[in-house]
Amino acid sequence: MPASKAPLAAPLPHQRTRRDHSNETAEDYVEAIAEILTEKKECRAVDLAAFFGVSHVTVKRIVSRLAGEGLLQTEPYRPITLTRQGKRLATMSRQRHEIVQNFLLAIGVDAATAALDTEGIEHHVSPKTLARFEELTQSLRAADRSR
Amino acid sequence: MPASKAPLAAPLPHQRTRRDHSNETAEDYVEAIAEILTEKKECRAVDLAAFFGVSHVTVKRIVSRLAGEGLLQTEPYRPITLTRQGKRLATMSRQRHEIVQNFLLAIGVDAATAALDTEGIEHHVSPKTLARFEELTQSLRAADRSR
DNA sequence: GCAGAAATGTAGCATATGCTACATTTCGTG
DNA sequence: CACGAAATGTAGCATATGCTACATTTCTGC
Repeated sequence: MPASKAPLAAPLPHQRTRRDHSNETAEDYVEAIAEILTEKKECRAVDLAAFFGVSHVTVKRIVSRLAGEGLLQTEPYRPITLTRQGKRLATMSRQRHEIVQNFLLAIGVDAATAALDTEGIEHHVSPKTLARFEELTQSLRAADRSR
Repeated sequence: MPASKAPLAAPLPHQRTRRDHSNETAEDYVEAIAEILTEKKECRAVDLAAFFGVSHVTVKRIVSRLAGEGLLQTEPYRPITLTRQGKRLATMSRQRHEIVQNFLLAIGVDAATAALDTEGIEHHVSPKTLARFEELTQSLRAADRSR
């Protein structure tokens, strides 16, 4: 493999992008579970299936995997709970989600589009970029107030 | 299934996010092929393998799929060319890529981070949001010039 | 023109995510 | 409490993406 032949461009970035995909699901799931738990006091596989629009079988398999990764806990025919680690990830994911969404709103994207785009974007925004988003959100709000 | 029970939130957005994943690969590939063709006059599977950091087997399978979708053409042991449709998609992808990247640069993200984040973000930015990115990029550049 | 290198192709395996169909368990209600 | 509905579990299949190992074809340089 041309590892010495100057691969033209970006060989590593894409690798990161691909690798991230596995984490996206984890973040989506713990975030969804946390959200459901704020309104229902119990999170069942059905809830997640409805939330994501997939079958309960798909949810079951992913939940099993995430349980193995220490993010959540389940027992047969029992509801799903987040571990300490899962809660931490959920909180971070939610915060990042909100920062991105508020930023899109601040730059004038309509609410529906902002919500939709945030779903896709949030997992790919690095801490550095996220920091810029926050700063710019503040600036734009300030400018808006003094207008 | 709580289809009548107010599914809490976002059941459809996530579906869209998942569905998009298949298109991402297509966009990444035609964009990469177009870029390679600007510098080498011929795009081989090896080039793509090096570009994405995957094996030539993975490239081969994806290229076959995209050929079946009418985005590109290949014959056994021959280089890869884009169809008219593939070129169109490549151009659109590149434009979107540049808009996103220039926007991140305009808001003060460093070049390396901007390049990396753009890879992940570009496929999830809707036309509406993209339009805002462009506008804001112009505004920020103007503000920068008059500073 | 021919031998070795480079590029492609093929076989077979793995993981992640999606599904339907059917089995089992739990829950709710009469 | 028992029976049906709801929820969960299991089996088996599909697609997309990743790999290694090995076969085949093309290209290159002598």
